[in-house]
Amino acid sequence: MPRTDKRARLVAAADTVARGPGFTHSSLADIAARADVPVGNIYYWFKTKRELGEALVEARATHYRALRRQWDRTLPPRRRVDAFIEMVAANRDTLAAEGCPIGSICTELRRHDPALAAQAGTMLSDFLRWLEAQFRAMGHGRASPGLASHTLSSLQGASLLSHALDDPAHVAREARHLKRWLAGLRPVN
Amino acid sequence: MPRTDKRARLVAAADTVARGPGFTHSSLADIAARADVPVGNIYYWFKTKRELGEALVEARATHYRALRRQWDRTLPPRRRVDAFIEMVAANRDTLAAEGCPIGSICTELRRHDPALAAQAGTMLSDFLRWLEAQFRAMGHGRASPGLASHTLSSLQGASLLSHALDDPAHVAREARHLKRWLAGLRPVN
DNA sequence: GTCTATAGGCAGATAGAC
DNA sequence: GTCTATCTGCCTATAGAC
Repeated sequence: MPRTDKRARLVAAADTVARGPGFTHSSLADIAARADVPVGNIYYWFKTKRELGEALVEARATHYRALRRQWDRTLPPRRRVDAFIEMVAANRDTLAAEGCPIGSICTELRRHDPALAAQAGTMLSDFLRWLEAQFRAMGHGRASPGLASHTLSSLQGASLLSHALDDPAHVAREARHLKRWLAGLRPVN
Repeated sequence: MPRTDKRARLVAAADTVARGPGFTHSSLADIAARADVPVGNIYYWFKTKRELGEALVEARATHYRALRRQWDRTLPPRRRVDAFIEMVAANRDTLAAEGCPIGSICTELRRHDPALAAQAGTMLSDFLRWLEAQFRAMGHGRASPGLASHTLSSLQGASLLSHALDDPAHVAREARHLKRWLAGLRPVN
């Protein structure tokens, strides 16, 4: 176990630049400066820039796992999906300014480092599986994968539109649309 | 007017690399090699790499304008929206492999060159305005902007999921979902 | 564990012959 | 108009003192 918090500061700085210019587009000098760590010292904690990227993706994945676990502990299935949609809606200004921290990094890494992109992709597939479980618990049976995919697609697409056009309205509108759609859904059983 | 097709070959090569590793991540050497043009000669046709990027965005925008115009000439409003959705569905394998040529470049440029990203953003807002016009023609009145935003969000989100997870099924599923939704829509008048 | 200095490579861009 | 050669600067990564 490290006695300093430098590793954590580096990961946090990598997370910050990934929300701004992007991880791939940022230099280790940028990240080191933001973490207040000399550039060369990064290599004591991470063998390569790629390893720092892995730590960043892992940190984000852990964050979202914790979020879902909290919803699972405190809310019934239907309200869990609502909570997810409401979180996205509440973040609309940040989403417009920086894009979705999940979708953006997946898109960014996909072309540059497929293996790391696959790791980042688990953030999406974890959310898909979790949404599917909620829809199953709500009684939607085999329709659940489609409902989960639609929910996540809409929110990812709205984030992309809001980010690209610098207009939070798309996220707000799509969240409203999705909640109305959810309210009107009839379970099969 | 240039007497050679080198400019066009350079733009085409830029378009190709933008679908692969991304425009920003590709070097002028890559693009020049692909266009079979010596690197230094790029600067006779374009003052900077950025100017080549502008030409690439303009070429794509022109392509999609021509597509919409053809649909406008040959189909009634309802079928135009169908044609758009069907085009996306038909391209699902390419979308999974390369991502959406519109959404990806907007996301890529947003952080790196906001001014150029705004230019790329017109590809999205042009599609939004066009979809809105079709919904208005179908009698949806003031609901039209929301319907247009939902249609484009869903497809962009599905493309993102398919690309990130390397699985065309998300685009296929979302296109089906969207066509069923469209068929069930009741115009206000 | 921490830091400085620097190697080695590649990027975008330019100069100037033809 | 075309092409080669090259400049300058930044990037990742390493060597090695402390």
